[in-house]
Amino acid sequence: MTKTYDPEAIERAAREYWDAHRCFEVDEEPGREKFYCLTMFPYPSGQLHMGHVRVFTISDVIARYQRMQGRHVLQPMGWDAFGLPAENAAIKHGVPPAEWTYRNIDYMRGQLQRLGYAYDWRREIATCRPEYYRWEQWLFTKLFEKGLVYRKNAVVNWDPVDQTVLANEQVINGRGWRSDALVERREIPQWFMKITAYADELLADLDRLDGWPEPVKIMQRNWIGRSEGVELTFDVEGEAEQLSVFTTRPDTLFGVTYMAVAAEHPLAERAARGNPELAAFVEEARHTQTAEASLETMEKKGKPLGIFAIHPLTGEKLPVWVANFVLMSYGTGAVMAVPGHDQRDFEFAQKHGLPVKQVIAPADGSPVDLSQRAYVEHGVLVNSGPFDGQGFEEAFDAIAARLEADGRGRRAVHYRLRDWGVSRQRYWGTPIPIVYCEACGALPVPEDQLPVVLPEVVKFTGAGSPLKQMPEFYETSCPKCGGPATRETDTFDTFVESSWYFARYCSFDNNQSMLDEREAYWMPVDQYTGGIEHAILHLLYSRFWQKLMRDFGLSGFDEPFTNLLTQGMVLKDGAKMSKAKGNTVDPQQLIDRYGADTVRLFMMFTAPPEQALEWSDEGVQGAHRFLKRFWNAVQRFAEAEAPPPLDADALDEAQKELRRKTHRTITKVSDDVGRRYTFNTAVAAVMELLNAVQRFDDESPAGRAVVREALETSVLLLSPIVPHIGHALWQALGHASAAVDQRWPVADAAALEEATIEIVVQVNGKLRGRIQVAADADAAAISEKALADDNVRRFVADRVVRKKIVVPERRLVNLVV
RNA sequence: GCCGGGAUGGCGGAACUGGUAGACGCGCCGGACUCAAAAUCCGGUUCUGGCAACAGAGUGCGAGUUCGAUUCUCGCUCCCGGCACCA
Repeated sequence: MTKTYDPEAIERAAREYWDAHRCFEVDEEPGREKFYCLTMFPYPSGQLHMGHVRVFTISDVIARYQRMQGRHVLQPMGWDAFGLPAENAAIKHGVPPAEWTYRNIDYMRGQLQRLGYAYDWRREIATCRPEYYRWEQWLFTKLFEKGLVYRKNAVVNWDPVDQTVLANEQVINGRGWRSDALVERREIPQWFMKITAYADELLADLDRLDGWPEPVKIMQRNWIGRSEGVELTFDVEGEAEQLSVFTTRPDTLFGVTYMAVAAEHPLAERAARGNPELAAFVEEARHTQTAEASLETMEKKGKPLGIFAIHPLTGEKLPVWVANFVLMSYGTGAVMAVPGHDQRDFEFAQKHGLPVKQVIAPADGSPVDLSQRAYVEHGVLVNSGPFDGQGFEEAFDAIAARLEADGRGRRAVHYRLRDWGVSRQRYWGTPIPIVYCEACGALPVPEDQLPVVLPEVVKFTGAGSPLKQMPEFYETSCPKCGGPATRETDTFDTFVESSWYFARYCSFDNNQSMLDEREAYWMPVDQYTGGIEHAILHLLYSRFWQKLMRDFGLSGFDEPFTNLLTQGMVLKDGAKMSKAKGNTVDPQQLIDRYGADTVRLFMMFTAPPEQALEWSDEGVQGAHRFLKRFWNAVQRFAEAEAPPPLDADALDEAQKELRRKTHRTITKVSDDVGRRYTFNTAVAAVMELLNAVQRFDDESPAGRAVVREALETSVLLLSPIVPHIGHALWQALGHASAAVDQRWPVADAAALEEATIEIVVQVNGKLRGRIQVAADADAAAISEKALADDNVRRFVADRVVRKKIVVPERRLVNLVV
């Protein structure tokens, strides 16, 4: 009787083998080629979701494949453990965030182990542990000393009812998600990291990241947004204050017809005093949201301040408006408006009856219609006094030089990238290691007083951070003068923890320093895999921290991730699967019912990794059915007497054909898994091979020897994807050594040779026939045979063959008649 | 709004460098086994016409380049991701 496929039992046995032999615990072996395989670590939300299973499986397949290639593979796992959901759970269920988080980690670790991932669990880290976050506190204090962090005011979403700062996610249609109160914009002092100091390098090094997807590099380039332009100042009539603006189009300077400032701009605030209508507008503008998407899509509104700026070159009077789409915190809080040549300025001018002035004309002299839209192309200057007739470059230089000579401006490079605000007014995060002293100001916590430990036992109400109610936390003494001082109660943005964890895995147990020489062995990460949603922020911050760590002598590498694979979302009913949307499918139920291998196989087979994966419950059974067939085929083979060794020279045609299929499959799967990362087509290829084996009816010793080769090959090729069944079947085929320690199969070139090939024949690009020719047939022989084909002759008939296109390597002939 | 991506049978997807559209799987239909069902196995399955051989149409929409376009170019539509405090 054939043993039935029992995933529960065989998966347990395989795990026990890997654990007992410490297969995935790796230490540095200088001189041996390493492969650091990493996924973006999970937030411990409670249970694994399908997105986790997908990304971890992709990475595990790559890690196991690389191991079979003979490389020394490190694959660690950890927890991005700080974050908002823990606070929400605390509010909802009254469980302290720490307790909730540790409980989730314990549960999810069990789930990961059940899925059979090849992790070195000794290296597990959780970012909420002081042993971890102490090092980012330490580096932050070093950055402080170097002037790479600073404090300034920045805007937050303020919920006036809950008296708390809201994340953008918690603002629904301009209202607080719990209070439903109208959210206000409020400026508070916050800590910033000077990522803009690295803007040029972050931009330039993208060109060297050959292993990154092009779209990700383009998005990062656009995000950094380097632009060359001119900074200039406008005098304001009757005011001491000047308006500073930046423009990338100094060539349009003569087309400025008005200025716009933010609601918080001092000019607007002053004008609003004693003008109730203006005051109301300024107040209303305070309620716009902080998210850029809302700013860009909201109705553009404005009011004239009754103040006039003076054009720096013409002396014209330009009305100054307050506008809701200009933000005080980005740039200078003021913009010059050129409605003739900027579409947003144009729309605003049309709405408010402001003049539109043409100062650029097409170089070919064709007319411009400024009644419908702005003309935004480069061109030749008109209506621009001494600069008329100049092109973009020439005018840019000349106007910049003129402003510079007048002391009214200078050329400048600006970035869209803004410094990284790392302060969060939340409890469940890394305490920012700063002390405030009345006499000495803001000071970093001295190294010997680190870490600043976050108290884990707290009363959590949801109204503000509990740290603000804990004098035992915030009361301290000044490290400089020894007088009374208070600690910063804000915590770091959780992106800080995830910006360097990849390096810490290498030095996970060092309590003397952040990183050590082991980092030099393992870093950089050879393969990093994670969701496409992290294409900009997480990946950019990580690149930034890598450069910081390099500049502080902690690392020798410029970039953290050599190759990047961005995995698509798991969608359900067209939307991202998430708890918030309530459309999750629990992987645990599928694991319990079908086993880890079925879930892994289904995930890899259903879609290529970079594509969004639309979930469907059907198909899981198909994956399970395939594993059962696979299992039964190998078991049936193993029960019969073992065939003699394969003699490749003594095979009949059918045996040669199956053997050719086996070796073609090796070629195909090696390319799919090793280069293309298209695991779906790799699985399909092995399925085809198994279909061929099942159709192959030959019980002779030579036939069985060919089947054995096909089955052993299938087991090895699939073992990175379904490692448990791979482990069991490799044993069943009579091997004493474990599948996990086997080398990846190599195709035999001799087995791939074939005598004849099929050529498709087209007439005028349409398929009309197929012919068999010798593999080494020349073009003349091929076209002669093509013209002899019955169906081809029908379509050629008595017409003249004008052109014969013979493409032997594509196995195609096209006859143009 | 801006940046990036996507759209192929009833469904997930394949076609990698411009060269056979629909591999592989799901579902469905038919058959075998069974008292019966499940499971399993065999066959069929883009649409239209045809007993068939085969023919015509067909890769979101509209143009274009080419002997030949799912693939390249231009212009659209819809969907997804990101937009700096979700992670």
